[in-house]
Amino acid sequence: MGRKPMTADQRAHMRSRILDAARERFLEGGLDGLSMRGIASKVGVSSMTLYLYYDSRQDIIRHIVAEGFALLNAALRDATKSAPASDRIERFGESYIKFALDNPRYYAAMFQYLADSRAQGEDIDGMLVEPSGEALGILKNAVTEVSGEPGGSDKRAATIWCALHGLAMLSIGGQLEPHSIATEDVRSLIANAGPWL
Amino acid sequence: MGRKPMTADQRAHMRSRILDAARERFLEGGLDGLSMRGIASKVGVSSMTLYLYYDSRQDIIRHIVAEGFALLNAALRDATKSAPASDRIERFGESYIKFALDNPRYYAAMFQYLADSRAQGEDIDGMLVEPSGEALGILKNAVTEVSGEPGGSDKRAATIWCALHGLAMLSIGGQLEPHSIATEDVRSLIANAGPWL
DNA sequence: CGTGTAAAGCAAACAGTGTTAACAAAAAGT
DNA sequence: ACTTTTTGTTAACACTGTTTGCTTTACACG
Repeated sequence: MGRKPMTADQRAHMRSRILDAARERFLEGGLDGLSMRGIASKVGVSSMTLYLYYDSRQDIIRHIVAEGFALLNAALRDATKSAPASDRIERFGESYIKFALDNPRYYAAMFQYLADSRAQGEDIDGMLVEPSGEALGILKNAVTEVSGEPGGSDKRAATIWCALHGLAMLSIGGQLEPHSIATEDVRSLIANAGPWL
Repeated sequence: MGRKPMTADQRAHMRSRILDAARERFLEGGLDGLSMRGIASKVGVSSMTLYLYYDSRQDIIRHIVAEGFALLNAALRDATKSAPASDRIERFGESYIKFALDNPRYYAAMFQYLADSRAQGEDIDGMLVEPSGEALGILKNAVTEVSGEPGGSDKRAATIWCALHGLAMLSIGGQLEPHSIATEDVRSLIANAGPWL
């Protein structure tokens, strides 16, 4: 007895409509400009309806962040899979920087979310633990393939990641000289990054 | 005619009392936990009184960020001034990472403020343009002294800064393996960082 | 064919935010 | 004593995320 719940498809459709609206607002105004009432008005429903499909604003942000990691990982996989092993690290670096510069809002939100979660004592989000580790995994594989022995790969991969992340963040923040980053710059970075972890 | 304004000292004293309270709340809860009413209650005054001494919440945050840059710059100057030229870059790197790990709230807020300002179209804050550039200036000097010719120093300094910033941010965010960063790790980073900008 | 029941959606309200506007108190000069 | 200017406050506005309670809808069963 009682009203039949929506089908899984109906529910999934509404969830994606909400996430689409949220993404749109997010890409325009960043996380700060992402309000429940703003999302709801774009979907054309009441703000409380959002809570029937997502737990909270933080939950919506989590899905956007996960989407960002998925996009980054897809780009990295695509850039490295069809390349000779010797070029794979450089392709990774170029693709990584390109994603950060093409999607600054995504990139900033992804790492700000992880940092904030950690700052508030929560351990890393279960939904994100795998996506956030995949990029580094791809890099580790590339490093292992080119260096041969799998021993010191982790340290070298972490080193390269640090340099790429710093370059990405400082570029997004406008702290670096406004010379656009060229392909060979990233190549030189990869060539000179040494393991230290 | 009319009531005499406060002396400059009285006014400066109240401003520093407010900034002290703001810093205390900031170090406990980060920028998110920094509210005007919270600051006011810690000072023992109405929240509107804060607006007699600071333009807005953003203005208070700006002063805290400037304070963070001042602390970082002081640490970097202190670490490099009394060192032989050959060690100056490494001392810089160690001191930079130590500051970021000892003051994660400060470090994160400093660069988040710069990135957010830029994301909202405002050019860089006049009050911060000098402090935020000083650290890089110190590094450039150190690089110039050790390399001799002042030509390629800027590129190498920018490279080192990227690597240090990435290491700092990923460490703060908990994305790196929980091995604490050792002195020789930073040393190795410096030794291997090549110019690419 | 009603009728009870459970789900979907929403308006109102709550507690919080930064900030504006209007007002009270206090201290100086005429 | 009165006026004027500065300091501080209280009340209010326009937001925010979220909780509570209500209304509507649609199914299932007697």
